[in-house]
Amino acid sequence: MSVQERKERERAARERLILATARELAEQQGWDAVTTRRLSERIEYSQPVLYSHFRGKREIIGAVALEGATEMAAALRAATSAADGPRARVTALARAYLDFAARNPAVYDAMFQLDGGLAFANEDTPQPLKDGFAALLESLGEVAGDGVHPGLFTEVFWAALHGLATLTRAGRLPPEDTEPRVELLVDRLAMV
Amino acid sequence: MSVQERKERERAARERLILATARELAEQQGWDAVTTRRLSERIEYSQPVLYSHFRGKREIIGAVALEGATEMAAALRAATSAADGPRARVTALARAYLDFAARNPAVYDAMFQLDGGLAFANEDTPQPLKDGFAALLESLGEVAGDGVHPGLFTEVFWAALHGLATLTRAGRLPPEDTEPRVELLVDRLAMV
DNA sequence: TCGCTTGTCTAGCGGTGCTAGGATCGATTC
DNA sequence: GAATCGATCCTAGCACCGCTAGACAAGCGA
Repeated sequence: MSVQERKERERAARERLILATARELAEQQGWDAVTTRRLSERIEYSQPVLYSHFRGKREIIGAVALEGATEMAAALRAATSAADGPRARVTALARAYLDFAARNPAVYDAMFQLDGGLAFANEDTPQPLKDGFAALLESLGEVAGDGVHPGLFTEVFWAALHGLATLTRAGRLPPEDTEPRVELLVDRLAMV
Repeated sequence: MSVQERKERERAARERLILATARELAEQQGWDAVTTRRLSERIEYSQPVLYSHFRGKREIIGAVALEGATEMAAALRAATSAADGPRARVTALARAYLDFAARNPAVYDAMFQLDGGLAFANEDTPQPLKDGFAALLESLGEVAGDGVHPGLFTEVFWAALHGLATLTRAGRLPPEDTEPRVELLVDRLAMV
């Protein structure tokens, strides 16, 4: 069975190569530049090879989104675990969230702006996405306030962060005032 | 000069036809379905005619976005003017904003999700967009709270609304709980 | 070594945004 | 009223897109 195992290893390696290349190209030139032709050229295989790994471009975006969700959840947990007290955790969480979105715009797009064919907010939602929301919930649930459902509070806080992230990146909000916006948001929303 | 005037009238009418058709098609089947071929077929002119009115598809999207901004500003002002007191105005504003986004998803996309080639947050920003932000500022400035810059507060509140609108529409948030989310948002952010 | 499966590539389909260049229509002038 | 000439519009085509059928070659097991 060694031959088959080797082939599977090679195949898995190539799949990682495809995703890493797609992600790199998207971060460099935007997702519009990630065409199947350019992508296949960069990985030094022909176009049909892509379709032996993914159903199509949408599924490639979705795979990058899942990668990103895992990384983001880790980044959020790392940020909150280094902070003392509920309030500080929420501030750290907000900063880490916006920081991730700013540093990985293409990945953030894959997760929340583009259609990666992923299910959301239901039982078919892939684990990395659920886990990302869970990472938010862990810190935000602490400061929801009396009588406020933690899930609902997390949704609202998350929506605010998402709005700040996307509007800033799209040039709708000047990027300089990000920090005071975060402070205002935490100040008002978090019941210390 | 009557001939020239008639031609200009006809030209303006055709431009309105292009925009109305693009908008209708986008609302019915999404912006992906708005191709220059389909659009030209629906207006019963050939493709190049589109390019005698607009530089390209991007500029058509931008024109629809400006139309939408004007309408949205009017809708927001209508909603707030019918409410009594700062707090009620903000609630009405938030509901009207989310309602507009839900009822005109394609127009909302043109304004905030797609690239319509429009300038934002600087001196080149078209008047309708500035006015839309002004409509938000009028009601939100009242409840920013002491020592908080009204513009900054408006940005944060707007970002939260934008996040709720986009995440809901993309299926990231279940649509049922929109109303409690609005109440929570206004409760926490507005300093009565 | 042979046959066969598995994997990869070439070539091409129908679609996209956009444009060059020719045809036609109609207003202006004689 | 006819001829001219410029504005206006369309046909045809470019390069590119996502995706796939079918030919071909490489490497496996017998």
